[in-house]
Amino acid sequence: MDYKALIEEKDGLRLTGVKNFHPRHVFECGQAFRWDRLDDDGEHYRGIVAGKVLEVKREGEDLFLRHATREDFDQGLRRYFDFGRAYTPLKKRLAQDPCLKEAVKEGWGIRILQQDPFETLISFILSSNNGIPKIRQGIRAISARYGRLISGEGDYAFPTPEELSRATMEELYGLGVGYRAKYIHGATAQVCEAQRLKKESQKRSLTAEEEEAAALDLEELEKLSTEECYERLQKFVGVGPKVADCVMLFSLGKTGAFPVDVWMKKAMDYFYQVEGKSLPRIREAGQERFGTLAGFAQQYLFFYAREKKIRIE
DNA sequence: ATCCAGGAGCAAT
DNA sequence: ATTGCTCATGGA
Repeated sequence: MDYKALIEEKDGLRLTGVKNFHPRHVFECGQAFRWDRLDDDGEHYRGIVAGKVLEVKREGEDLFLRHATREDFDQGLRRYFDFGRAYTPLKKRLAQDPCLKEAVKEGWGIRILQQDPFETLISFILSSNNGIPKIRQGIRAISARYGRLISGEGDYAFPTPEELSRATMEELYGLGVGYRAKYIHGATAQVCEAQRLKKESQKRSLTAEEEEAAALDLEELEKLSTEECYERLQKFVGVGPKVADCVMLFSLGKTGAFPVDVWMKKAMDYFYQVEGKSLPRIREAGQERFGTLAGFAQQYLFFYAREKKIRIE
Protein backbone atom coordinates (compact mmCIF):
# COMPACT_ATOMS: atom_id res chain seq x y z
CA MET A 1 0.00 0.00 0.00
CA ASP A 2 1.29 3.42 -0.93
CA TYR A 3 -0.43 5.37 1.86
CA LYS A 4 -0.90 4.82 5.58
CA ALA A 5 -4.18 6.38 6.60
CA LEU A 6 -7.19 8.37 5.45
CA ILE A 7 -8.30 11.35 7.48
CA GLU A 8 -11.53 13.19 6.71
CA GLU A 9 -11.28 16.96 7.13
CA LYS A 10 -13.90 19.69 6.72
CA ASP A 11 -13.11 20.47 3.08
CA GLY A 12 -11.37 17.34 1.91
CA LEU A 13 -9.58 14.06 2.49
CA ARG A 14 -6.02 13.66 3.70
CA LEU A 15 -3.84 10.68 2.85
CA THR A 16 -0.85 10.27 5.15
CA GLY A 17 2.45 8.50 4.54
CA VAL A 18 2.02 8.63 0.77
CA LYS A 19 4.73 7.04 -1.35
CA ASN A 20 5.24 6.97 -5.09
CA PHE A 21 3.04 9.96 -5.86
CA HIS A 22 4.13 13.31 -7.19
CA PRO A 23 1.35 15.43 -8.73
CA ARG A 24 3.56 16.79 -11.50
CA HIS A 25 4.70 13.30 -12.47
CA VAL A 26 1.14 11.93 -12.39
CA PHE A 27 -0.55 14.76 -14.25
CA GLU A 28 2.15 15.74 -16.73
CA CYS A 29 3.19 12.39 -18.12
CA GLY A 30 0.68 12.67 -20.93
CA GLN A 31 -2.04 10.38 -19.64
CA ALA A 32 -4.64 12.94 -18.53
CA PHE A 33 -5.63 16.27 -20.04
CA ARG A 34 -7.98 17.84 -17.51
CA TRP A 35 -5.57 18.83 -14.74
CA ASP A 36 -4.32 22.39 -14.28
CA ARG A 37 -1.25 23.27 -12.24
CA LEU A 38 -1.93 25.81 -9.49
CA ASP A 39 1.60 26.40 -8.18
CA ASP A 40 5.14 26.80 -9.49
CA ASP A 41 6.70 23.55 -8.30
CA GLY A 42 4.03 21.13 -9.53
CA GLU A 43 2.68 19.95 -6.19
CA HIS A 44 -0.81 21.44 -6.47
CA TYR A 45 -3.32 20.69 -9.24
CA ARG A 46 -6.99 21.20 -9.94
CA GLY A 47 -8.87 18.78 -12.14
CA ILE A 48 -12.16 17.14 -12.99
CA VAL A 49 -12.79 13.50 -12.14
CA ALA A 50 -16.08 11.66 -12.48
CA GLY A 51 -18.03 14.86 -12.88
CA LYS A 52 -16.58 16.58 -9.82
CA VAL A 53 -13.96 19.27 -9.32
CA LEU A 54 -11.01 17.99 -7.31
CA GLU A 55 -7.82 19.55 -6.02
CA VAL A 56 -4.74 17.47 -5.31
CA LYS A 57 -1.94 18.91 -3.18
CA ARG A 58 1.23 17.30 -1.93
CA GLU A 59 2.04 18.46 1.59
CA GLY A 60 5.21 16.70 2.72
CA GLU A 61 4.31 13.06 3.30
CA ASP A 62 0.62 13.84 2.94
CA LEU A 63 -1.59 14.09 -0.09
CA PHE A 64 -4.58 16.37 0.37
CA LEU A 65 -7.63 15.82 -1.86
CA ARG A 66 -9.74 18.95 -1.57
CA HIS A 67 -13.51 18.50 -2.07
CA ALA A 68 -13.19 14.71 -1.75
CA THR A 69 -14.89 12.56 0.87
CA ARG A 70 -14.07 9.09 2.12
CA GLU A 71 -17.04 7.89 0.10
CA ASP A 72 -15.60 9.46 -3.09
CA PHE A 73 -12.33 7.68 -2.36
CA ASP A 74 -13.85 4.27 -1.74
CA GLN A 75 -16.24 4.63 -4.66
CA GLY A 76 -13.79 5.77 -7.32
CA LEU A 77 -10.74 7.86 -6.43
CA ARG A 78 -8.87 4.91 -4.96
CA ARG A 79 -9.11 3.14 -8.29
CA TYR A 80 -8.59 6.35 -10.29
CA PHE A 81 -5.23 6.99 -8.60
CA ASP A 82 -4.31 3.29 -8.72
CA PHE A 83 -3.91 3.15 -4.93
CA GLY A 84 -4.75 -0.54 -4.97
CA ARG A 85 -1.27 -1.12 -6.38
CA ALA A 86 2.07 -0.93 -4.60
CA TYR A 87 4.54 0.82 -6.88
CA THR A 88 7.74 0.18 -4.91
CA PRO A 89 8.18 -3.48 -5.95
CA LEU A 90 7.15 -2.65 -9.49
CA LYS A 91 9.74 0.13 -9.74
CA LYS A 92 12.36 -2.15 -8.24
CA ARG A 93 11.75 -4.74 -10.91
CA LEU A 94 11.89 -2.19 -13.73
CA ALA A 95 15.05 -0.63 -12.31
CA GLN A 96 16.84 -3.94 -12.91
CA ASP A 97 17.09 -2.54 -16.40
CA PRO A 98 19.90 0.06 -16.24
CA CYS A 99 18.22 2.42 -18.70
CA LEU A 100 14.90 2.36 -16.88
CA LYS A 101 16.66 2.90 -13.61
CA GLU A 102 17.45 6.42 -14.78
CA ALA A 103 13.93 7.02 -16.06
CA VAL A 104 12.30 5.71 -12.87
CA LYS A 105 14.56 7.97 -10.82
CA GLU A 106 13.39 10.95 -12.87
CA GLY A 107 9.66 10.16 -12.72
CA TRP A 108 9.58 8.43 -9.32
CA GLY A 109 6.11 9.78 -8.50
CA ILE A 110 4.29 8.54 -11.61
CA ARG A 111 1.12 6.50 -11.22
CA ILE A 112 -1.04 5.23 -14.05
CA LEU A 113 -4.51 6.66 -13.65
CA GLN A 114 -7.57 4.53 -14.35
CA GLN A 115 -9.79 7.02 -16.12
CA ASP A 116 -13.28 6.85 -17.58
CA PRO A 117 -13.16 4.72 -20.76
CA PHE A 118 -15.37 6.95 -22.92
CA GLU A 119 -13.58 10.15 -21.96
CA THR A 120 -10.25 8.43 -22.56
CA LEU A 121 -11.37 7.08 -25.93
CA ILE A 122 -12.47 10.48 -27.22
CA SER A 123 -9.51 12.29 -25.65
CA PHE A 124 -6.95 10.10 -27.36
CA ILE A 125 -8.81 10.14 -30.67
CA LEU A 126 -8.37 13.90 -30.35
CA SER A 127 -4.69 13.43 -29.54
CA SER A 128 -3.72 12.00 -32.92
CA ASN A 129 -1.17 14.15 -34.72
CA ASN A 130 -1.98 16.97 -32.30
CA GLY A 131 -0.18 18.98 -29.63
CA ILE A 132 -0.90 18.61 -25.90
CA PRO A 133 -2.16 22.21 -25.39
CA LYS A 134 -4.45 21.80 -28.39
CA ILE A 135 -5.76 18.46 -27.10
CA ARG A 136 -6.57 20.06 -23.74
CA GLN A 137 -8.33 22.93 -25.47
CA GLY A 138 -10.41 20.54 -27.55
CA ILE A 139 -11.50 18.52 -24.52
CA ARG A 140 -12.41 21.72 -22.68
CA ALA A 141 -14.47 22.90 -25.64
CA ILE A 142 -16.28 19.58 -25.99
CA SER A 143 -17.04 19.47 -22.25
CA ALA A 144 -18.26 23.08 -22.16
CA ARG A 145 -20.56 22.54 -25.13
CA TYR A 146 -21.99 19.08 -24.37
CA GLY A 147 -21.14 18.28 -20.75
CA ARG A 148 -22.93 19.13 -17.52
CA LEU A 149 -22.08 22.32 -15.59
CA ILE A 150 -20.58 21.15 -12.29
CA SER A 151 -19.44 24.32 -10.52
CA GLY A 152 -20.05 28.04 -10.26
CA GLU A 153 -16.74 28.68 -11.97
CA GLY A 154 -17.42 27.34 -15.43
CA ASP A 155 -16.31 23.76 -14.93
CA TYR A 156 -17.98 21.10 -17.04
CA ALA A 157 -17.99 17.33 -16.79
CA PHE A 158 -16.91 15.42 -19.85
CA PRO A 159 -20.13 14.50 -21.72
CA THR A 160 -21.60 11.02 -21.52
CA PRO A 161 -21.84 9.08 -24.82
CA GLU A 162 -25.55 9.95 -24.88
CA GLU A 163 -24.83 13.67 -24.44
CA LEU A 164 -22.06 13.78 -27.01
CA SER A 165 -24.12 11.80 -29.52
CA ARG A 166 -26.33 14.88 -29.92
CA ALA A 167 -23.40 16.79 -31.42
CA THR A 168 -23.41 17.17 -35.17
CA MET A 169 -20.22 16.79 -37.13
CA GLU A 170 -20.41 20.45 -38.16
CA GLU A 171 -20.68 21.57 -34.53
CA LEU A 172 -17.67 19.48 -33.57
CA TYR A 173 -15.74 20.82 -36.52
CA GLY A 174 -16.56 24.31 -35.30
CA LEU A 175 -14.85 23.58 -31.98
CA GLY A 176 -11.52 23.52 -33.79
CA VAL A 177 -10.73 19.83 -33.56
CA GLY A 178 -10.00 19.69 -37.27
CA TYR A 179 -10.40 16.50 -39.27
CA ARG A 180 -10.87 14.54 -36.02
CA ALA A 181 -14.46 15.82 -35.84
CA LYS A 182 -15.69 12.93 -37.98
CA TYR A 183 -13.75 10.42 -35.87
CA ILE A 184 -15.25 11.76 -32.63
CA HIS A 185 -18.71 11.79 -34.16
CA GLY A 186 -18.33 8.28 -35.55
CA ALA A 187 -16.76 6.69 -32.48
CA THR A 188 -19.43 8.20 -30.22
CA ALA A 189 -22.12 6.71 -32.45
CA GLN A 190 -20.37 3.32 -32.25
CA VAL A 191 -20.30 3.49 -28.43
CA CYS A 192 -24.01 4.36 -28.26
CA GLU A 193 -24.95 1.68 -30.77
CA ALA A 194 -23.00 -0.93 -28.80
CA GLN A 195 -24.82 0.08 -25.61
CA ARG A 196 -28.17 -0.09 -27.38
CA LEU A 197 -27.46 -3.52 -28.84
CA LYS A 198 -26.24 -4.86 -25.52
CA LYS A 199 -29.67 -4.10 -24.03
CA GLU A 200 -31.39 -5.40 -27.13
CA SER A 201 -29.55 -8.70 -26.81
CA GLN A 202 -31.43 -9.41 -23.55
CA LYS A 203 -34.68 -9.47 -25.49
CA ARG A 204 -33.66 -11.23 -28.71
CA SER A 205 -30.66 -12.81 -30.37
CA LEU A 206 -28.52 -10.50 -32.49
CA THR A 207 -27.45 -10.98 -36.08
CA ALA A 208 -23.76 -11.58 -36.75
CA GLU A 209 -23.38 -7.97 -37.84
CA GLU A 210 -25.09 -6.71 -34.69
CA GLU A 211 -22.93 -8.94 -32.52
CA GLU A 212 -19.86 -7.28 -33.96
CA ALA A 213 -21.21 -3.81 -33.20
CA ALA A 214 -22.30 -4.88 -29.70
CA ALA A 215 -18.80 -6.19 -29.01
CA LEU A 216 -17.61 -2.57 -28.88
CA ASP A 217 -19.36 -1.97 -25.56
CA LEU A 218 -16.69 -0.41 -23.37
CA GLU A 219 -17.52 -2.54 -20.33
CA GLU A 220 -17.11 -5.69 -22.42
CA LEU A 221 -13.74 -4.55 -23.77
CA GLU A 222 -12.30 -4.49 -20.26
CA LYS A 223 -12.90 -8.22 -19.89
CA LEU A 224 -10.81 -9.13 -22.93
CA SER A 225 -7.17 -10.10 -23.02
CA THR A 226 -4.67 -7.38 -23.90
CA GLU A 227 -4.30 -8.45 -27.53
CA GLU A 228 -8.02 -9.07 -28.11
CA CYS A 229 -8.81 -5.71 -26.56
CA TYR A 230 -6.13 -4.09 -28.75
CA GLU A 231 -7.63 -5.49 -31.96
CA ARG A 232 -11.21 -4.73 -30.90
CA LEU A 233 -10.54 -1.10 -30.02
CA GLN A 234 -9.14 -0.46 -33.48
CA LYS A 235 -12.60 -1.08 -34.93
CA PHE A 236 -13.56 2.40 -33.67
CA VAL A 237 -13.05 5.07 -36.31
CA GLY A 238 -10.05 7.21 -35.46
CA VAL A 239 -8.50 4.48 -33.31
CA GLY A 240 -5.28 2.90 -34.51
CA PRO A 241 -2.45 1.15 -32.66
CA LYS A 242 -1.31 4.12 -30.60
CA VAL A 243 -4.73 5.29 -29.45
CA ALA A 244 -5.83 1.71 -28.69
CA ASP A 245 -2.80 1.22 -26.45
CA CYS A 246 -3.51 4.49 -24.63
CA VAL A 247 -7.17 3.65 -24.02
CA MET A 248 -6.21 0.18 -22.76
CA LEU A 249 -3.52 1.46 -20.45
CA PHE A 250 -5.21 4.59 -19.10
CA SER A 251 -8.76 3.34 -18.72
CA LEU A 252 -9.07 -0.43 -19.11
CA GLY A 253 -6.35 -1.65 -16.76
CA LYS A 254 -4.23 -3.34 -19.43
CA THR A 255 -0.77 -2.74 -18.00
CA GLY A 256 0.87 -4.70 -20.79
CA ALA A 257 -0.07 -2.03 -23.35
CA PHE A 258 2.86 -0.08 -24.80
CA PRO A 259 1.81 3.11 -26.62
CA VAL A 260 4.43 4.17 -29.16
CA ASP A 261 4.49 7.75 -30.41
CA VAL A 262 7.26 10.02 -31.68
CA TRP A 263 8.59 10.56 -28.14
CA MET A 264 8.69 6.85 -27.39
CA LYS A 265 10.42 6.28 -30.68
CA LYS A 266 13.07 8.76 -29.58
CA ALA A 267 13.31 7.23 -26.09
CA MET A 268 13.57 3.64 -27.33
CA ASP A 269 16.22 4.67 -29.81
CA TYR A 270 18.12 6.69 -27.20
CA PHE A 271 18.05 3.87 -24.62
CA TYR A 272 17.80 0.68 -26.63
CA GLN A 273 19.12 1.48 -30.10
CA VAL A 274 16.03 0.50 -32.04
CA GLU A 275 16.57 3.17 -34.69
CA GLY A 276 15.07 2.57 -38.09
CA LYS A 277 12.47 0.17 -36.77
CA SER A 278 8.80 0.73 -37.57
CA LEU A 279 6.36 1.71 -34.84
CA PRO A 280 4.82 -1.81 -34.60
CA ARG A 281 8.31 -3.27 -34.22
CA ILE A 282 9.15 -0.83 -31.44
CA ARG A 283 5.92 -1.82 -29.68
CA GLU A 284 6.90 -5.48 -29.95
CA ALA A 285 10.34 -4.71 -28.56
CA GLY A 286 8.80 -2.93 -25.59
CA GLN A 287 6.34 -5.69 -24.79
CA GLU A 288 9.03 -8.33 -25.23
CA ARG A 289 11.36 -6.53 -22.85
CA PHE A 290 8.88 -5.43 -20.18
CA GLY A 291 5.98 -7.90 -20.38
CA THR A 292 2.99 -7.04 -18.18
CA LEU A 293 4.91 -4.04 -16.85
CA ALA A 294 5.28 -2.54 -20.35
CA GLY A 295 2.76 0.21 -19.65
CA PHE A 296 4.62 1.42 -16.57
CA ALA A 297 7.95 1.27 -18.38
CA GLN A 298 6.43 3.29 -21.20
CA GLN A 299 5.23 6.03 -18.84
CA TYR A 300 8.61 6.40 -17.12
CA LEU A 301 10.36 6.52 -20.50
CA PHE A 302 7.86 8.98 -21.98
CA PHE A 303 8.17 11.30 -18.98
CA TYR A 304 11.95 11.10 -19.11
CA ALA A 305 12.08 11.74 -22.86
CA ARG A 306 9.91 14.83 -22.59
CA GLU A 307 11.56 16.09 -19.41
CA LYS A 308 15.05 15.80 -20.87
CA LYS A 309 13.89 16.74 -24.36
CA ILE A 310 16.15 14.04 -25.75
CA ARG A 311 17.02 14.45 -29.39
CA ILE A 312 18.16 11.93 -31.93
CA GLU A 313 20.22 13.08 -34.89
C1' DA B 1 7.62 29.88 -44.83
C1' DT B 2 8.26 25.08 -43.33
C1' DC B 3 8.03 21.76 -39.78
C1' DC B 4 5.96 19.40 -36.04
C1' DA B 5 2.50 17.65 -32.66
C1' DG B 6 1.13 11.31 -27.65
C1' DG B 7 -1.62 9.17 -35.71
C1' DA B 8 -5.18 7.14 -38.49
C1' DG B 9 -7.48 6.08 -42.99
C1' DC B 10 -6.78 4.68 -47.35
C1' DA B 11 -4.78 2.91 -51.52
C1' DA B 12 -1.09 0.59 -53.57
C1' DT B 13 2.36 -2.96 -53.06
C1' DA C 1 1.43 -7.58 -43.75
C1' DT C 2 3.80 -3.38 -44.87
C1' DT C 3 4.69 1.44 -46.92
C1' DG C 4 3.46 6.32 -48.73
C1' DC C 5 0.07 10.24 -48.93
C1' DT C 6 -3.30 12.89 -47.07
C1' DC C 7 -5.86 14.77 -43.53
C1' DA C 8 -7.02 20.39 -39.99
C1' DT C 9 -4.97 23.30 -36.79
C1' DG C 10 -1.85 26.28 -34.29
C1' DG C 11 2.66 27.07 -32.32
C1' DA C 12 7.66 27.24 -32.92
